[in-house]
Amino acid sequence: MQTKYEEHAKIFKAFCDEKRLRILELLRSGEKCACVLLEQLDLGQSGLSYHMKVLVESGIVESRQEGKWIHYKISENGSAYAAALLKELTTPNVFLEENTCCKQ
Amino acid sequence: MQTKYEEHAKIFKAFCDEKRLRILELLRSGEKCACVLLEQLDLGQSGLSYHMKVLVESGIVESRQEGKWIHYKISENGSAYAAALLKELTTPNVFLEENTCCKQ
DNA sequence: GTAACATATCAAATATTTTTGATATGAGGT
DNA sequence: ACCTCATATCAAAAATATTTGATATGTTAC
Repeated sequence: MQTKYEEHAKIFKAFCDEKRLRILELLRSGEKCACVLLEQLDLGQSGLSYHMKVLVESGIVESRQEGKWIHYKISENGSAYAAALLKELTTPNVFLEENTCCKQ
Repeated sequence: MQTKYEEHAKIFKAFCDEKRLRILELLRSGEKCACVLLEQLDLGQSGLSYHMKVLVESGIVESRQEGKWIHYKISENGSAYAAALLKELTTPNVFLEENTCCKQ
């Protein structure tokens, strides 16, 4: 049972880590197999698995298995959802609150 | 000296933590003084200071001092920049790479 | 069936982040 | 000047995330 905050935080975990940003950059040029990512990143096998799990759970990355190989790509839907969410989280509400603090 | 990855990660640190998302939600209804945030969140004074620092450094939140009080608000510019960056990070490149791995 | 390979999972070690309470610093009033 | 208040900073403790190497699991070939 997750709160909406936990769910939202999970989405942005894709972007708030240097290594995961590097992975995303590699995936921008198209779907890639884990074995390729492993060569091009300064990560061990289990390290890559760990980060890929975070990325897939965030919804920003999708995976598909082909035999022994796992291919990863950026998810269009997941990315669009994250973009919309970021917009929402930073957009002012209509309701205006009165400042009732900070009296001198 | 920060890499672009470290800089980008810093921006999204605003969104990948539950407490910071709660703060952002409070700021959506307009600029707020730290003393108000302190009442409405389950955080101690130094805890709030810590998280506000992360938010301000991310560029998503701006602060201004008025006497003894600090007011925080969501930054329109910082937010727009983050939105654009997220779009960029998840948008496929034109260049298409050939898959040369995973031979049977 | 066995063996090789790809990758997930595990648990412990390590690194980083967050929390906590004390203290420092600055603004304002007298 | 002293005092109060608001909030940043500090350092250590606590919590969490990440890394690491070993192991498990699934796919494929023979």
